[in-house]
Amino acid sequence: MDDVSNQDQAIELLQQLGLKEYEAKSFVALARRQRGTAKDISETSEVPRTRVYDAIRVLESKGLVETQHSNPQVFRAVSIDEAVNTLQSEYVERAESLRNALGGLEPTDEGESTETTHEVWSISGDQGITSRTRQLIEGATEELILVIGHESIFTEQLAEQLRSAQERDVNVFIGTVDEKLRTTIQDALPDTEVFVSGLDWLSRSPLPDDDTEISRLLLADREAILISSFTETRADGREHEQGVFGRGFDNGLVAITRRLMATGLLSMNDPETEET
Amino acid sequence: MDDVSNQDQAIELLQQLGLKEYEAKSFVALARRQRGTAKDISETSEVPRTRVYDAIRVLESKGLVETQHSNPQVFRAVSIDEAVNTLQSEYVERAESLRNALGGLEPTDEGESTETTHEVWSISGDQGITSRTRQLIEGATEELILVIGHESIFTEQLAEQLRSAQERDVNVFIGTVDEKLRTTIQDALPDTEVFVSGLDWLSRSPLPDDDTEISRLLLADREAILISSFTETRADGREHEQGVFGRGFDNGLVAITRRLMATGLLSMNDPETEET
DNA sequence: AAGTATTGTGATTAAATGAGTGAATAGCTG
DNA sequence: CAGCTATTCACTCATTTAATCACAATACTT
Repeated sequence: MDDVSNQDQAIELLQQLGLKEYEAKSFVALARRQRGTAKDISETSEVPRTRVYDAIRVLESKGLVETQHSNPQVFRAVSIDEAVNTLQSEYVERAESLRNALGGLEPTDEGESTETTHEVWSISGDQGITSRTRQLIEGATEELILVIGHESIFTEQLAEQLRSAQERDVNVFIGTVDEKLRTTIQDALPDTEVFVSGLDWLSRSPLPDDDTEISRLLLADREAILISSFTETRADGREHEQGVFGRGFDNGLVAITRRLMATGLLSMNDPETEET
Repeated sequence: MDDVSNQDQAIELLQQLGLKEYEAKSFVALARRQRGTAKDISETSEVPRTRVYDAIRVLESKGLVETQHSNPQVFRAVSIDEAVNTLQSEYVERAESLRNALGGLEPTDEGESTETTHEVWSISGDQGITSRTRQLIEGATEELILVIGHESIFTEQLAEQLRSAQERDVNVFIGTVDEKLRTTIQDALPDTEVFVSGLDWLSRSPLPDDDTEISRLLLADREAILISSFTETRADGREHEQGVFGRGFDNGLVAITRRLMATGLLSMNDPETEET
């Protein structure tokens, strides 16, 4: 974790938090040298000197920088904690206002009614998928079957949710792709049945050019499922999690998954039937 | 609080939270009708139909919307709480990363040393000023004299900070511009001496074209001060709080303020000397 | 005191991003 | 297959942001 990458990361994060490039660079430059003139900042930040003044003014109005009106002017960054708290509370406040504004919206009466079965929704992004997973776990009343295809999926939060489901008398079964992961999870959830899924194609795709990796597979009360996978195929190289989510006992996708899951469970209890 | 304004506000807030205009409008449209096609969204949101798809894709990747890949596609917004939490946690996470990145910066060794007295810093914006006020109050060991020029300044948080200072045996004096405000504050802080400042020019400027209003005036341990004011003069009409902050017993600004404050206090205890 | 370097402000240009529009493609319905 | 709708893609226009320049104001040097 060298300093250069830290600096660049800080600049990037500041921009994501709403600052412009010059503002972010100026702030980082100032943050690491306590105080400085426009010239100083310009030199350590690559920001044109003549633009430092604008940037600082914005930073000042956001409460991140203080100015000494001498000649030359001297600028100073507030402490890191203060800066982060300021930025953070700004967003938390906005989020709170948003909650109110959205809550106060009167719904349009149109388009409410559609049959609630046979639906398949696609979601993407780790956030949304994790959130939907939680919802399904919390909503389950009888049974949860969860297959975890990658260790990164199994977080402490997830374990917590599963424990809480068990306390509501939901039967929880957890499948994994290999023995190593199985042990890890069994340790975290001693009261749960954790098995290595008999479904070989889960871990290694039978297709040649398939760099998709199953990341989770959840069946809740045998009537709602969620399947998600990682794909490498992205322009920027980063992995992206995509998923589908289906509900309804007679939903085709749910039905198929139910079968597959049952097979995976069976094969574990009764190896002879593996090729069913 | 009618619906239209709520909707506009929600759109604006979503944009401030990083969404583009189309994304914000599409989301709000979806949020109020539970589910809908691109056409539906376009109609209730003023977003060109052909661009709804882009917007939704972004929303989906942020975990705010789910897609049903039928024809036509049907989109659905996640619950309001879920959406807000998702957005909020996104920013909280970023802020946390920022804290690490900034904390890991190695300081440049230049420009550290300057004399620590005689300094006057200017700050602007409610946030920064409130934050600096808090710092001064928390750092005081002996005495705090605070004059409050506008009721909006006196928040529960501020009262809390003052109470906590008193528990550390700091002498707290609070001045106000009129009797009404005095009563309010006295009620909130029964153990504090709250007086109406004898300084007339605080409440109404002796100058003609002066629409500046003193908002707070703080003297901490007689060696650090903070003065802030509201100015109406802004292009967009909104009020803006500006302030100065000085430290050092021999700092000229601090010295003058110390005198003024003492006068204000004196005149209260001893009305005869009011015109000193 | 005059000349030179430095500092701050404003105007101007160039590049990037986002909003808005229409054409082309794909898919469905009868 | 014809005619419709839904979807994607590419392009223009407007706005925003980055970058450069010219100049006025201020300090510093000799």
